[in-house]
Amino acid sequence: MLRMTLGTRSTLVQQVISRLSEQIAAGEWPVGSKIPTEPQLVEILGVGRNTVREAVRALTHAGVLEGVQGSGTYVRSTDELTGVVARKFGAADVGHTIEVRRALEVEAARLAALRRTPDDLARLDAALAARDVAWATGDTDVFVEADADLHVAVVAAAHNPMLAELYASVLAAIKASVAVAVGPAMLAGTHIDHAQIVAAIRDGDPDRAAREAGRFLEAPARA
Amino acid sequence: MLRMTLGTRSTLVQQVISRLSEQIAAGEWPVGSKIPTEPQLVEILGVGRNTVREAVRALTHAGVLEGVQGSGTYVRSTDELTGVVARKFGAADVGHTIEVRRALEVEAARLAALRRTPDDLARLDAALAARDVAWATGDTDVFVEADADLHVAVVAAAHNPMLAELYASVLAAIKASVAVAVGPAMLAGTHIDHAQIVAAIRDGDPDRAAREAGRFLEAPARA
DNA sequence: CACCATAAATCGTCCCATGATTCTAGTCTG
DNA sequence: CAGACTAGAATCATGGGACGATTTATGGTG
Repeated sequence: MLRMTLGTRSTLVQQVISRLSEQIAAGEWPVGSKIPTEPQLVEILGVGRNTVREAVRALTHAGVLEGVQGSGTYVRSTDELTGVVARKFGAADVGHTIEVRRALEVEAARLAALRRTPDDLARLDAALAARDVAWATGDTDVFVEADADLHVAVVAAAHNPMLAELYASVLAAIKASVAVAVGPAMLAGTHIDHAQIVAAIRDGDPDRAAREAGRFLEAPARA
Repeated sequence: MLRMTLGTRSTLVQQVISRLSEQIAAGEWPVGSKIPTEPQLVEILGVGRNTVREAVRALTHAGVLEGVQGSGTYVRSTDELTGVVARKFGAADVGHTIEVRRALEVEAARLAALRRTPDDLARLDAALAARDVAWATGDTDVFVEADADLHVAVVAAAHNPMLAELYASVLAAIKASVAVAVGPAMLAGTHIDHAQIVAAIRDGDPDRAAREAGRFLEAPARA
């Protein structure tokens, strides 16, 4: 009796978790919105309140949902990776996290040079221009945001959803960790270089794109 | 009343999750072992059964625990990253996952060249020798295992715990996905090259180490 | 209109009961 | 005595009800 795990997703709670996850992934419950109350979910799903609560609790721990006593349960994120990465990397050395980011971004730049479409190039040019404008304003918060947008655009041009999600999660963890400190540190002489990585991606030169991407984040230290 | 989140970890369930996670992380409940029964946890932790169940369910969804009806609850993994990555990457294109692995491994090789200790080099030599022995046996399963050990040793020499954990999780996801197919594909002419990456790490040449590491996984395709 | 007290809504915790599944121990049979 | 079968215990899965804590809505009062 080997009983495949297809017919019955084994436990009821797992089925409820799947249904809730689908609703969230499909965008029917957007980030920040309030999901139905527990009694409503009990009626909608046709299961007991304990089952609903265990499913909601599982997604809460995963960083997807967030319960507020007296108010309701809200959608916090669409994917579980961000929450787990934040917990893992939040308690760790920021330098190590930045090295992980560097790893992902360098490979993403290489892939982007091979796979970028005309649309990708248009988005990269737009992000680059927006970054220049943000630079001119002198507002570090605005600039950091625009800078992040450009980096995300580079990773998106790699056309690898897994890589993009991981990168976004790591970037979020870094933002949460240092927030302010990262801004000034990157404002030094890194302004001009960013045009060159876009150029390398446009030229379809993976090695040069990877080299340029690696230059953004200071060369790793020996310790 | 801004009520910092330190004094009370907000909800009871979260506190229970933390305590269970600590027990597991500390190795007091090893992987594969059975944790106390629900009534026992109720008494040990001094909380209600629903609270225990919600905490256990959260860790079950995270891939840390696994409940077996009629038998008990068992430890499945020590970290939550593996489970989440497996769920995310398991449903995705294996090629994309391999690209993520490549990203992590290339940067790890670069860092290893900068930070490797004598102990690291000893372990790398041992893993390289073990891989040669496994190659000689002709048993693909044994060889794939020894090959993975060498790659893990390279990543470990980078001395970046976050990078190492992520790499291990991605590697596990790849193993679970393809299992057999990966073996034959890598057996071609990649046998000799592995000595060169260890040599590059020993010489402390980060660029060469990165280049050699990138060579293991076939150059990414345009599509 | 502003402020405050009360009530309602909602999640958090606890307890009890029952079903489904697995493990254990004893018993029976050959 | 060995093996298999059965009855019971142990354990997790699910459902239901109750009460507390917190937030939100409501309405009254100056």
